[in-house]
Order: sequence, then C-alpha cells, then structure tokens
Amino acid sequence: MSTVTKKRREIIDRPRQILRVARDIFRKRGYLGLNMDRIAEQMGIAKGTIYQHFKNKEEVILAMAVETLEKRIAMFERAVLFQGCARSRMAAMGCAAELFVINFPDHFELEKVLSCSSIIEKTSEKLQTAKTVAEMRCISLVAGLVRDGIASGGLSLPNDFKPDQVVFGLWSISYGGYSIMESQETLKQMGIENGFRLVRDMNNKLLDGFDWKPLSSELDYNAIFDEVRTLIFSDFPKP
Amino acid sequence: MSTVTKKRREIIDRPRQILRVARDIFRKRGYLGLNMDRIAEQMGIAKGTIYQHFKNKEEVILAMAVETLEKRIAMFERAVLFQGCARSRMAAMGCAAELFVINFPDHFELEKVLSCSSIIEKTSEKLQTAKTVAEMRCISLVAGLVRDGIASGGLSLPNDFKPDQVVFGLWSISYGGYSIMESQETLKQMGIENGFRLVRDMNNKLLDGFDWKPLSSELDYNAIFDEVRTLIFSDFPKP
DNA sequence: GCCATTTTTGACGTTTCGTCAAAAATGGTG
DNA sequence: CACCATTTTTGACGAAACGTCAAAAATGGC
Repeated sequence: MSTVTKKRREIIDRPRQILRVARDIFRKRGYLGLNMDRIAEQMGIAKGTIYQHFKNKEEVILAMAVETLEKRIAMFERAVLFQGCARSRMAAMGCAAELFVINFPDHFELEKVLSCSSIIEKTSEKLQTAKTVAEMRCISLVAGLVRDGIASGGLSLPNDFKPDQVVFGLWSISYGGYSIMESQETLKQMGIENGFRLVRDMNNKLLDGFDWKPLSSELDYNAIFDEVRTLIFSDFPKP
Repeated sequence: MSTVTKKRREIIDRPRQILRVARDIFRKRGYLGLNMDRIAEQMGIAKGTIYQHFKNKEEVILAMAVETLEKRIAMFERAVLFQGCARSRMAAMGCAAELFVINFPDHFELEKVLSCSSIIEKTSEKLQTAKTVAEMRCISLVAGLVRDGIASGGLSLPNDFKPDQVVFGLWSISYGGYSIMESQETLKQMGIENGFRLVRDMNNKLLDGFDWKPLSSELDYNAIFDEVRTLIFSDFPKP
C-alpha cells in the first residue's frame, strides 16, 4: 500500500524530475548537448517514458523556461512590496530582475534558444500560452508601478504614451542588455566591465527621460538596490 | 581558356552562392529546416563540396550573419553623413538601424540563433572575430556621434559615463526591442501595435535622460526619420 | 492468484551530420 | 593530343539523435 502510493507519487513527480535532470544537462552542455537519450540515461528510465510527459525536446526546454519564470514572478511579487516612492519601488523591481538573472543563469540561455522561431514552433500551443501568461504576470506587476508613479504625481506621461510602453522600454533594455552581456565578445571590446551596473544605469536614464521624479541625479538608486537586496532578498547569496 | 576562367570564377564565387541558397532556405524554414543536404541539392552540387568552404552548419549561419552585418555597416556609414546637429545624426543612425531590420529580416533571426552559446561555440575563432569586428565597426560609428554631441555642446556626460556606455544603452533598446517584437506573443497582449515607432521613442527617451539637446520634446525626431529616409535611403522601399 | 489496464521499455526506422577514399576534372608539358 | 600530377568533387558511410510503437512488465481491483 505504502509502495503503491510511493509509485504514484513518483509518477506524478516525474515531469519535475525530468526537468531537473534536463536543466542540469542544459547548464553543462547547452542546447546542442541536451538530448533525450542523455536525460533518460541520467534518470535511469527509458527514453519512451519521457515522451509520455513531453512531446519533444523543444517542449522540455520551454517547460524549463516556464518553471524559471514562476521563480521570477515570485521575486517580482516580493520586490513590489518594497516601501518607498513609486520610482524606488521600480528600482526594487530592477533589483529583482538582476538577482533573477544572476541566480538563474540558465533562464536567459533558455530564452535565447526559444527566441528562435523554428524552435518555439515545435512546441504546443498550450505551453506557449503558459509562458505568455507568466510573462504577462511580470509585465503587469511592472506596469502597476508605472501607474502608481502617475497616481502619486512623480510621473506624468505624455498623451501618446501608455504605461505598458514604458514597461516595453525597461524590458528592452534589460532583455537586450543581458543578452549582449552574456553572449557578445563585443562587450569586452567596448571596455565595459560591470554590465549589470550598466543595465541599471540605463534603466534609470530611461526613466529620467520620462522625467519620473525623483530623478537619478536626485536620489541614489544604486543605494536603493543595496537596500532592497538586504531587506527583501537577503536569502540570495551576496554578489 | 574561356571555360577555364569560368570554372575558376565559379569556384571563387562558390561561398557566396552557398550563402545565397542557405539564406533562402533559412528564411523559408528556419534554423531547424536548414540542412546541408538541402543546400547541396538546391545548388546541384555534392554535400562534401560545401564542407570545403564551411566547417559546419553553424559556420554557414555565422557567415550569413557577417554578410548582412556588412550591409548594416554600409547603411550606418551612409546615415552618419546626414547633415544636422549631433542628435539628429544619431536619429539618422536609428533610422538606418530600423530600415536594416525591416529590409534584412533574416539577420535578426540569425542573431538569435547565434546568441545561443552552444551554437556559436561550434564556429571557428576566425569567423567569430570577423563578426565582432563588424559589430565594433557599427558601434564605433555610433560612439563617434556621441563624441560629436559632447564636442558640440549638446551633450554633457556625467563623470562616470563613457560614450561607449551610451551606445550600449541604445544598442540594448534596439536589440531587446526588436527581439521582443519579433518573437513574443507578449507584445500583442500588451496592446502595442507599432513596435518600430516604440523603439524609436524609447531610444529618444533614453537620450533625453542624458539631457542631450535638443530634447525630443523640442525637436520632432520622427520628422527627422522621414527626412532621413527620403534624403539618404530613398533606394529602400517605403514602409 | 487472476486478469484487465496502465506504464515502461528499448529496438527500430528516419533524418541529419560530417568524413573520406575513390572518381572526375583540371591544367601544365612534351 | 596524350599523359600525368594535382586539385576538386562526389556520394556512400558511420555516428548521433529523434520520435515511435509493439511487446513486456508492473499495477491494482476482485
């Protein structure tokens, strides 16, 4: 009886197990090094069993990304609770985004693989939607802060700008910046040593461009970063 | 004799031919649909011959990217000649970047494939360097404009900022923005219809954040865009 | 202990990769 | 033109990975 339940639980937990092993392989050997035989071997099960849970290799990758995205949501939800003016809370969000990238380094690599259309095309509508939903969850948390900024008077958007567009800007800087940082030899050539710091600064300059008070010249948002890390994300390892 | 020369020229031109066919397949069927047998078949040569020019499939992809990068350099070199204040010339650069993305849509997809570390790792040092060099060429053109801005008094960078870092910011917005636009369902969910326009606006807001005069509230940079397209890039199809 | 149902297995057919020995083409020379 | 050394091309081949499916094993209700 006990063994029965054990077996059942084992099966129910299998997808998670598969993803754990797959992530391990992906981290060590990348997209091309991740293959179904390897996962099966490392889990001590047959390849066919994996296909009971995942349609194909691409779907495994997408599922891993969704899994990490949940982590990001959780981090954003913590960051949003930071006490301070709207712009400071936005900085807290930036801190969460940065800590996420640092602590879940595989996620960005997954994103890059999935950004290739011929790869994402092989996955199911269903999981794709799950990813979009998770992303929207993050985006709306950030958009909420923009609205708070407007509501509290620190920010006043021109007529033709919507809060979501500001989010798009921040998103682009972070996504683009982290991408360039990770994969481009170019960075070193540019003589940039601290990419994370730079992404922060650029996000701040963008918000300065929208004249969101207090400007980064008036308040030290890098100090806020440290504060957020100490107060909210103390469970993450120090840099 | 004539046929000899013909044959010789044919061989010399082969790499370009291969890339032409490969690009065609890549555009139609993506990364996973591009394979060496298909290239060979479509060119009417044997697969082995392709391997005489390219180490592997990834190297073909990288070579395509370098090829398109040359086009971008050419466009940037044209844009930089635009007559106007430094910030307007930077807008001209943004126009070039946008037209490039629109007119060479495969390039961005190539970039995304190559941003996957396990893919780029399979390519030769030599070609990787060629790509970095081409990128640096673009970056230094942009950085030159930032310096012009400083020299002409429109821009005054805080002590801790270097011109290259401003370029990094613009680069991130463009790279990130175009990436998000192309591959993310998310965009539609956000209710953003004109992504290109948005990337422009964000770049402008970033430069506003650096207080680069004239600010986008003082000068209509979208009008400059149209002007640049008419004056400099009239040979590209209208949007 | 029996048997219907569920789950697992791994051999198999397929695709694609990259290689390499053999075949063909080239071009210089008598 | 015939000969032959050198260069280039060819495509069959072995290896790797994918995804499938009929057979085997495990499960669980009676």
